[in-house]
Amino acid sequence: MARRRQAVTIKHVAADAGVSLQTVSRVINNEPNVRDAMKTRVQESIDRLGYVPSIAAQRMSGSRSYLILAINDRDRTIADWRARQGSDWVDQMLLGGMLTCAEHGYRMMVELVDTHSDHVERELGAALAALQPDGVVLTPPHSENPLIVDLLAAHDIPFARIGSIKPGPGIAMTMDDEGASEQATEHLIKLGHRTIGFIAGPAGYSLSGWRIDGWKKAMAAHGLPTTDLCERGDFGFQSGLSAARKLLALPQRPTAIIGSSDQMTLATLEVARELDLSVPGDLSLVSFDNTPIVRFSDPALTAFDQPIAQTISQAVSLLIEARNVPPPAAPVVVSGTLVERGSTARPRVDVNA
Amino acid sequence: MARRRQAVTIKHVAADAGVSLQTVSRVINNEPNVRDAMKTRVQESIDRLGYVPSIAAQRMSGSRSYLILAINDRDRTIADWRARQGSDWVDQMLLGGMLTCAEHGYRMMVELVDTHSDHVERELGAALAALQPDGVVLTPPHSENPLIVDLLAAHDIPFARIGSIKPGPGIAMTMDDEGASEQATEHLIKLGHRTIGFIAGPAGYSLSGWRIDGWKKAMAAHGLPTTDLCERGDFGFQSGLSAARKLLALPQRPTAIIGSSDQMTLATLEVARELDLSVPGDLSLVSFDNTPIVRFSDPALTAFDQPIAQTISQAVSLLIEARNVPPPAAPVVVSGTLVERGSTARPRVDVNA
DNA sequence: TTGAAAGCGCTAACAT
DNA sequence: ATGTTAGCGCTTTCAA
Repeated sequence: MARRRQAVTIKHVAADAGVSLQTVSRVINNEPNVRDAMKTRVQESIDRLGYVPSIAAQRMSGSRSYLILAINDRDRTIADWRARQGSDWVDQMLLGGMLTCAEHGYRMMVELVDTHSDHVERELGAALAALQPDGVVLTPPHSENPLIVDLLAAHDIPFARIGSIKPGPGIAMTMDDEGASEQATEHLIKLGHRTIGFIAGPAGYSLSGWRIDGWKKAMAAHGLPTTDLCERGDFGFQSGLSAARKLLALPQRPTAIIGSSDQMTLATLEVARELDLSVPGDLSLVSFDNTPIVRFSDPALTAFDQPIAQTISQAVSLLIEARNVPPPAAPVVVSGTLVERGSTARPRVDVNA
Repeated sequence: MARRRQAVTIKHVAADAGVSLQTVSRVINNEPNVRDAMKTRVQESIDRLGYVPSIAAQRMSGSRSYLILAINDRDRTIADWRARQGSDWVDQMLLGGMLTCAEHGYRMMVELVDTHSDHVERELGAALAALQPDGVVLTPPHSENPLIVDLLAAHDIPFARIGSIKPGPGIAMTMDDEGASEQATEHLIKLGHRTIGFIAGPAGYSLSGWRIDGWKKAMAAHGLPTTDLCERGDFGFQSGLSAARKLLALPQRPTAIIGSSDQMTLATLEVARELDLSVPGDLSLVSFDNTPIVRFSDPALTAFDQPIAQTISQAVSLLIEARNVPPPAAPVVVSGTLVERGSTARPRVDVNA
């Protein structure tokens, strides 16, 4: 294949407009010290010739790469993709990120990195060296991986930590998991539930703990007990099954359960069916994530929507602006909303009365 | 922010190994004319220093960008993302593509392009100039857009046309829509259905026609009529609703309907419910796409799975290999499979007996 | 089989 | 406000 060169370069534009390369460069980058008349003339040449700067060349000359890297956990991402069970995290992340990138003339690229590997640094370091992104978006569980965070900080690359509120380098961002969980719990309490079980996510994710906190907080505020009412899962269906079985076998059976993922909550629905419990008659269910599938279960699940796209979009904006504006020091909170559907109702009988 | 330079460059490696830049370059690119001993020595330096070539620099010097661009229709992609109705096309495309890219040291980037715009060429041209990808994957409806195809051909960039079998530049690829549709129809005929309705996709997609062809072919092979049994939709739920209503209002009511998308088939299920028709008792349903949501309807839908990930993966491989091997001239066919679920059964009563 | 020189398209730093 | 010069890190000539 023929060596592919740029069709129209900055040189052509400079020649066409009768100015120096530098002036064209200044116009492209919207830099000061160019008279309006000049600017207009150059811009006309650019438009006429259909000139678009080569990103490779821009990066080469020590400038920007116009690239934001979104880093996901390899195993989890591939597993979710293979399972094809409706997780739309990647979709939400990509679209939310790329559209905002596009608004600023940037692009987003998704990269998979293995958290559990001992050569994370090599893997990530290679991506950084090869791509030289202008910013990186870290998603859980990478967001709190010290190897990754430190590497990014050492390279002086702006980055956002989604699902982390720890102080430290990078922009901490959360979807207000504690508040969300609290709100979900309050919703159930208002309906009259008093024994509310909780299926938490794995310990490797900070947000698992925050959600537990929110639930406990709401329960405590109403003087309700939480002992024995919390089980751990790994976000997957199977783990939801066993967690739900334990909770529903409790002497004081919960009249409502909050699941920390759609898969686990769907599993709980399944267990309820096994036990001949009607939902929401005997058992109310609130889910987390609000992936598309929860609208198709019977009943459809009330779920707390995770504003993934908005969060990534916001992260991208902050990262790009980081060139000029210092990024926020305090954690950035992007809140979701509770979407009420058929799986929640007043408890049929107040078992705890 | 400080000007960010490459930490370890080819120069460092050359110095460390005591050879010229060129020799290092040859090792990196696995080129001939390097003695094994030399190769080993250089490789050791590379490993020791943790050297990774800068893609920007590689591209600059007229070599590869190690980038494959996957181009989607902007409106449709954004609409699907917003609707959040379970379409996992982007997910399947991205993962299938990026993993295969990674195997070859390439990356995949998703780009949205507006088909209906009159400045497609400008839009795509800009992306090509800025990114200089080594290959492009075109998805429907772009795959047969002459403006796009010609532009790519003119730029001499290898590209694949997913969902196109037209001769012409680029690698034509299909998921065997005609065969799939035929197989779905055969499945219903074998169950005993004789009046089988079909909800087609929009005319802008070639595959809409191929699926109609497959259905007609199978029907004809068994001497069954197709007149009035085909309605058009636009792949969306609403269009499925009206198409289904028309089909189910026919004097000779179909005992089975094939929908060209999950949304349209789900809509048909909804209409069946309105009309008090039991599925699959009174009406069997076969869908196309097999997105995650079809497993959660009641009953779960029998669906023809679209091997999107495999197809994109294959496209990427062919594109990357195109540097050395001439790409296939004939259309590349990647076949999917029919996934049987609860929405298909023998017709309860043979209405047409 | 190896190396030296030139240049890709752009921007930073320094003139003017 | 504009132009000139010197690279960025790599590959492509071309030479030895």
